[in-house]
Amino acid sequence: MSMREKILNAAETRMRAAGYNAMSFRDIAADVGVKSASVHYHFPQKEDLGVALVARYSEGQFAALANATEGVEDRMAMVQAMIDLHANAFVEGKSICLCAMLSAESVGLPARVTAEVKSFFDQSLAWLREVFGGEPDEEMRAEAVLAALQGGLLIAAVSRDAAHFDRAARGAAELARTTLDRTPGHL
Amino acid sequence: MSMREKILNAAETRMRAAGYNAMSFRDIAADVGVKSASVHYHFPQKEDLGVALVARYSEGQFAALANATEGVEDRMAMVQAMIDLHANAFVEGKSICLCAMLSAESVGLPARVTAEVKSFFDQSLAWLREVFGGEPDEEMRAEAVLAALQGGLLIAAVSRDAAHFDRAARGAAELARTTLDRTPGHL
DNA sequence: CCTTATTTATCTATCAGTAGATAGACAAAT
DNA sequence: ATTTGTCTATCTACTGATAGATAAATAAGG
Repeated sequence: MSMREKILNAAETRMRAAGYNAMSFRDIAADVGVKSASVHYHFPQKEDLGVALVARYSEGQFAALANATEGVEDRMAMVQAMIDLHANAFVEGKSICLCAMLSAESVGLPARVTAEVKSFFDQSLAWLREVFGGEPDEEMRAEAVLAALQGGLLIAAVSRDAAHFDRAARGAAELARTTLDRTPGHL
Repeated sequence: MSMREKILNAAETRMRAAGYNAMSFRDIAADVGVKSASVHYHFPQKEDLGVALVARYSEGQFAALANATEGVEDRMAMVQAMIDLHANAFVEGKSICLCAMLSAESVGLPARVTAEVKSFFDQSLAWLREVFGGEPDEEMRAEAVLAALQGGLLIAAVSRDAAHFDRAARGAAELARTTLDRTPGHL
């Protein structure tokens, strides 16, 4: 694994646990076994590291989503894939979605980082809207499902209890189900 | 207004905008026109300020909720009061719920602060569960509604667009409505 | 093949700025 | 006389960032 990847891995762990401001070049350097100046060599500014990290995270999430829904026709199964992706965020990293973390801090974050985070949510919403059939009225259901998953992660994180996420996710799934039962579905 | 209140007001604004770590005694001191040592006089440790702030915030929110639902019988109107409370958080402070912010940062926060935040969510969930009738099966709907509101605030904040929250809130309201239509209701 | 030049990746050392926190002086109010 | 509230001054620790040295790898030219 390249040093760049090692740095990004360490940065993701720290950033998802404690946030952008609580993550320092020295911490990351210690994690991967180099000096902070070496981290600056790969990512001149902290902003560069932030942008690269969100970009990699976003690509990874949508790649995983595409992989999990390949050949899947059932729309409810597709929603469940999105739910599982978020559930995985909690059990794997024992923490919230990177983009939820950065959204909370978004005031005071470099503009390029904020833009990347916003793009992640835009893509997530677009994906859900398409599953829901694309009718304008379904927009609010896509938004509520995504918000419930992100909010569920947040409450689970502070409660140190994944059951909070599971309940929020089941509620979101129910909202999706009533939506999908009602609409024709063009997939 | 007492200096203590002034400090708490400034701290709330800064903390909700940028988070616990990005808020400093010097910033708050400058906001209220004193020196940082004077802030330490009222709140010896940063942790003390954090705990007091969340406690005051929590009391204020539930007082507002009680006030808005006084004499209200319709359960859907009660849910709407909870929604409005969260909507207000965005338009007033142009930012997310204080407890959502602190949840994100919860790893690395003083334990007393985390406990106070957790308590806020526990109370919010208890309040929603009671509106939903208290059946164990309704637990997930209470959780989904709260999570959707918190997550909606988060996405609206990073997008700088309250419409994201409004859509999530309407989706949450729909989930609540289907729930309340189905259950008997003992209020 | 050998030598020279360049690039890559790391180091040490340091900078100015800011963090939370404390000690002690001072004035005003009780 | 004591308490309350604020000040100045200072401490240690840590932040992001930069400069300059160094070693190893790679490329170029003869």
